[in-house]
Amino acid sequence: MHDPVALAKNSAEEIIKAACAAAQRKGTLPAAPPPDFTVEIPADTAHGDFAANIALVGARAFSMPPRRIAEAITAELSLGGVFGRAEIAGPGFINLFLNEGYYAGVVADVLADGEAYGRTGTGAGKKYMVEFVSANPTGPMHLGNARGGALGDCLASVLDAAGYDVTREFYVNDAGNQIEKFGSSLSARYLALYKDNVEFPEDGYHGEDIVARAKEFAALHGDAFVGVTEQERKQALVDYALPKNVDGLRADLEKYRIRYDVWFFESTLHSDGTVDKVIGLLRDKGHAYEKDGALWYRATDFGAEKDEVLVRANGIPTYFAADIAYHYNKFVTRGFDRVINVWGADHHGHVARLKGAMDAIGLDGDKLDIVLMQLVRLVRDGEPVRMSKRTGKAITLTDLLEEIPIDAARFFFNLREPKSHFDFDLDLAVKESSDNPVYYVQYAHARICSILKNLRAEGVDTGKAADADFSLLREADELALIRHLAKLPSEIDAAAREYDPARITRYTVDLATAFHRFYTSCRVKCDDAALCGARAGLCIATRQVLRNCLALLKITAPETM
RNA sequence: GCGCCUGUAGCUCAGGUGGAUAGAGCAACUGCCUUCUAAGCAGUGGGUCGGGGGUUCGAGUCCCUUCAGGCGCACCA
Repeated sequence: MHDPVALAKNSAEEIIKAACAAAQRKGTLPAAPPPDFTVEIPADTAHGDFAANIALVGARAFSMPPRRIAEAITAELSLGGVFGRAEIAGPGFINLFLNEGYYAGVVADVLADGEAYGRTGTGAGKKYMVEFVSANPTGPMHLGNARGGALGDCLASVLDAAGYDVTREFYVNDAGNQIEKFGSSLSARYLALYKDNVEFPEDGYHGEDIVARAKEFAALHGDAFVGVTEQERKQALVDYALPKNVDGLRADLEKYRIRYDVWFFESTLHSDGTVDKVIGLLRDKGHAYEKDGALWYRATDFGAEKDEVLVRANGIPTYFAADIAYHYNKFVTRGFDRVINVWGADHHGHVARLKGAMDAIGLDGDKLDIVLMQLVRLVRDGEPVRMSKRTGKAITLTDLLEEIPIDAARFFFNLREPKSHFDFDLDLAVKESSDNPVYYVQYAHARICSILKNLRAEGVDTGKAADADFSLLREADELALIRHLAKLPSEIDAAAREYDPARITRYTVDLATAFHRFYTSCRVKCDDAALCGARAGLCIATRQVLRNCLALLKITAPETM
């Protein structure tokens, strides 16, 4: 897989280093150890394609003014390869400019790699897990899950593209307190179908979905569970409703184009002894103690502000104990090299605790990364709308996806960094407006398809585009477009490194801009057959990159609009 | 009170490891369709990078401090 930017950048560093050494041999630079320097891509292309700051950072080491250092080094530069010329600019930057061969090579690389273009080997097959959404199976998903879903899914895609072996996982909280509440809520709704004045638990789930499940259950079993004990009734209701809810989550997420590799059930950690095992580990290592009838974990020894309960006085392990067990399972039982959890920012207090607990059981908390995602604030008519599962009035993920196109939802939720706060304007989201950036990107794709279709109608064999002479592409807008194509592999690496798949969304928008500019200033269908062929190849390469990006984001690439 | 996140154009946001004149989109205004999709392109206006110190050749970026907003600090998950 080609990465033109990385190759050129490495080449630039080597050329500069060699020139520096040559200048020192010649005596135009003092024989001091050369400084560490960087080669970067200037924001303004007038400053070259790559800029080296060696003369600036070397001022002290060489005891010379930056510009004179730059002159000494530039005099020894052996260009060639992908670089055409160099110049000294500003306070002493050495700017390098790429030559035609480089640009022609990029287009050829994209066409040669096809769907694989952009993929890198950075991850070297390391086993990574991305756990995301993991919504409680006690009710429908909310808008925060929509953001977490788009984020986690695309993060996994980006890591995969960067060469990691990625597993997408959903953690089903099918044990513990909220299942208790789920059961008592169902029970109350069920009894209310047959009796008056049934008291609804104060902390129960008030959603309509609970009522609906109770009715379904009643339709199957009638009043058979009215006379049994509360415990039996709850168990029967949960056994019925929980799998239904999990199936519902799965179906909703698939509609949102998310497929998990693993659905992991919390209950298995209790039944297979993993919870007991990690509690034992903490005990054996002296990190646990008893107080007030409960078993506590000495979290304060691992950077936390206060200790945490592992086993309640009633003998039931806490969610925290199960979570430690869950991560023990991820690292030890399944051997993941790194585990990434996408959490809502309201859980940030849990981050240090869990990482510390990894250290406490003898694992490495640094291998656990938490991507904190700010919660979505729902706004309608300029007023914040409270999202509460319990009131049953929240806008669910399903509601959202019925109102706005999946493409728009996935694009919108992946446009910003996870840590950015953002308001989801219902009025705007519900409106299928044409100024939505997703249409801008899709339009670029459809435009290319249309151009190619016209060329074929004129008898041009677009299948032979790879044979064209791409060195004919010399217009500024052509080169700008090619420069953009070249960046995809390094963008994918950056998105993977920073856990920020929104970079790809923004990259795709910028690519569409570069293409629209090219389209406006350069005609593909023109009298010069050779130029036409080269531009057709550029169009196909651009379409390929758009498709590769949209595939990562799981957004459709329409041929016509 | 303690902790985490955020603060960049009227609005929504970009600005890898400090770099050259701080950028897009939306909104406003002005141009461009007899030629490949105008869901497009070009241009104009718009800024104490929340405030104040500091570090250095150089700070939106790093450090300190302060203000504002969001979110946490359960034998809930």
